[in-house]
Amino acid sequence: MLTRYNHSTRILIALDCIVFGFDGEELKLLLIKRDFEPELGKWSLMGGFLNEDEDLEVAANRILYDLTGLKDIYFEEIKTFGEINRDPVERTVSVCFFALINIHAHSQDAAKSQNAFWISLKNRPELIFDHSNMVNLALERLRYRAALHPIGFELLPEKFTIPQLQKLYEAIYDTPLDRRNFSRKILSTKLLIDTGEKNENSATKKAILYKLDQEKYQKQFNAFHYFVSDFKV
Amino acid sequence: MLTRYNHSTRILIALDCIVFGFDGEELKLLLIKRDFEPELGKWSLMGGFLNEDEDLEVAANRILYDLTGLKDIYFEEIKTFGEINRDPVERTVSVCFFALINIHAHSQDAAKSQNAFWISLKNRPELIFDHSNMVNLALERLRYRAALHPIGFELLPEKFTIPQLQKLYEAIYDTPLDRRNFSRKILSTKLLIDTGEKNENSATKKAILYKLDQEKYQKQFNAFHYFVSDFKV
DNA sequence: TCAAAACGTGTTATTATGACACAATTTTAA
DNA sequence: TTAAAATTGTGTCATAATAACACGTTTTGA
Repeated sequence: MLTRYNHSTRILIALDCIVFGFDGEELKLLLIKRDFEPELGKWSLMGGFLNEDEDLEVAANRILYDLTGLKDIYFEEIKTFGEINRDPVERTVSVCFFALINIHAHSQDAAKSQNAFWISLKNRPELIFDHSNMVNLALERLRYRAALHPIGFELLPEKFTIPQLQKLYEAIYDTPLDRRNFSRKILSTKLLIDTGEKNENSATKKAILYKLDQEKYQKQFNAFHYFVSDFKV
Repeated sequence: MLTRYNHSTRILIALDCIVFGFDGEELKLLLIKRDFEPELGKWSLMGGFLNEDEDLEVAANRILYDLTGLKDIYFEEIKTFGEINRDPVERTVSVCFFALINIHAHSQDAAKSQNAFWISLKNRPELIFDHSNMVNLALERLRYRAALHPIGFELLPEKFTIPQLQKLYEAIYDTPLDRRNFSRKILSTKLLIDTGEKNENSATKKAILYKLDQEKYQKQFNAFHYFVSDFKV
């Protein structure tokens, strides 16, 4: 009986993660200012290696936890990058995924310990290796998914207003949306529950604070219909 | 300067491929009746290991070529499976993807050399390891993609009729579609070119043979709008 | 030649969408 | 105290997309 495959090539497996956040105005990325080799001093995604005794999914959660101090974060695998020379140090195959978090809920200490900073998506610096390609692909995937599934909520606090949600979608798609049509479409999904409260931070008319109907959210998640209308890709 | 990472765990990387075909009536999978260890005699997906000097994408093409004799096949990565014990022989991380081919265009010799057979998707046998999970995920992804992108054509011969295309979509979604609405929707995409020929195999009224407008297909591919209406997921 | 099967096209009611207008709320400055 | 400015909530209307449905045509073979 075999105990090992007769194949010579065992390869390092990395995980790289694109963490999206939303500050109310624009999309942001949680990026690492590297204080370690290789490429010390440059910007990169948060990443890590897959350990011998660790499931791939567990590793993804570990890496996200080390970066944010959060558990049960929403994330999706995007693609596995496996070009021979993508990492100049040594051949490394990287499983890439994106995560969505509430920008105000994560641990400052965790971010500090990784030397991580929120950087505007639009003004992001060059990243090491193929990490810029990963970010581009992640944004594409986020747009694709958010058009059909209500994942945008993952980027917002528990209570939010419809105008805030609209600003988020405008940031994701980098395009203005009609306020009235957007509101109608969102409310027609019946995913929002009126909390009875209003946004006291507003300097003008205070908008209604909603929360997500978690039960419906789970149920409807895979029943994809255009979640955002009034928008052409 | 580093020449290698200081991390101990290098792991075998496999690729596993779900090959879909369509025989005019139902979806089929090209599966391997294993005449090699491990799990000799059982059914599995076609797979292989990633070589040291090989890009991941090149490896996927190699594996598909060995199985079908075809190059430039349509395929999409689905997910990377990385549970510790998914392969009982040795820890193996598997990059999983699905491919769509014209069931009549592939090499019989290539299939024979791999001991591969077309098996009805609906009546598929149990597969080794986590391969059944892979197939389930592939079908889900195929449905997701085919609802928004005209990838169904990849499963048909160069010239095909609208009723044939409809049968394909009915097979993918396992649901009947209205003939008149389907035809209207498909023709409204302007992706089909009337070849002037008719399907001579028919025992009744001969349907018009169309071919795909390749240029428009490439252009419109990422402009996702519901390609199949009259259908709820 | 006529019945049966499958194909092509058309109609209509309903719903969804995009474009647009107006009234209500809240703060601030006159 | 009040008016202006900013923002929010809701409504209307014309057009497009969709689902449900009907009819005539082509082809084979009994």
